[in-house]
Amino acid sequence: MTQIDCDLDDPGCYCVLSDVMELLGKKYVMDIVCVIAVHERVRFGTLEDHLPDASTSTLSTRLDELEAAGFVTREQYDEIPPRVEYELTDRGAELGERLEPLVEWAIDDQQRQTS
Amino acid sequence: MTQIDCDLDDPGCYCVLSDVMELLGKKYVMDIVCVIAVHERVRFGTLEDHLPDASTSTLSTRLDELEAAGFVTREQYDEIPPRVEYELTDRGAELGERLEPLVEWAIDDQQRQTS
DNA sequence: CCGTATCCCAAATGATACTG
DNA sequence: CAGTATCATTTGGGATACGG
Repeated sequence: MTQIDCDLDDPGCYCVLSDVMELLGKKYVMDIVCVIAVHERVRFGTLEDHLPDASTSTLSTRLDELEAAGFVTREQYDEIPPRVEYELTDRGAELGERLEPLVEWAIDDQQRQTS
Repeated sequence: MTQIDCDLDDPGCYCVLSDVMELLGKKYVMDIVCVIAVHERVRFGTLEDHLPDASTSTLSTRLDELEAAGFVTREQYDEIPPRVEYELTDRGAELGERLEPLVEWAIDDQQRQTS
């Protein structure tokens, strides 16, 4: 992807696609970032609890992608039973700041539609 | 979907999925909303120009979904040649307001990573 | 010009079982 | 507990051509 030849304010711009936007467009990604943002540090199982529609494998894939993109860190503790904690990087936190207003609005909006 | 049993600020919340988030997670949806937001009124062909990676059919599908969800209106002028213009509804504009900071950040972030 | 209809393919996701 | 591996399946999405 990586096709940014434009300024959003310029109606003549070409397009607004970017790698980050492409990642965000994948299922659960925005949700995952928000859950981590709220918890600060969170374990794999906790994420699963919060995202019951995501399968184990999908969640794992998403976390890998987020880590590879530099939005999330993974810390492993060699204990028995094993423990892993995910946390946002600084860039991830910046992203989260822009995401939370969106997600909160989406939730409010949906409740307005439903009620 | 529609599984909202939680408050984002409550670490004990269940999950944050919503129909809106599910729609936003589809390819090009966020981009389309932003392009319409910037142009205010925009024709189908113009959208295609701004999103060259999206096929005609996908773009059409997305616009239908956005219209069905109440974020976009479609106005058709019976002229020759035909003209159609898309515009954000009030809800769509609210969404756009939360989307643009995110998209602009994503673009800036990407340029920081690249340079 | 603005799509829809069709067909087809690749990628994405889910379910499950199994391992360190 | 925290995944990975595997397999099946769906869905998304692209290309194209045609209709209003």
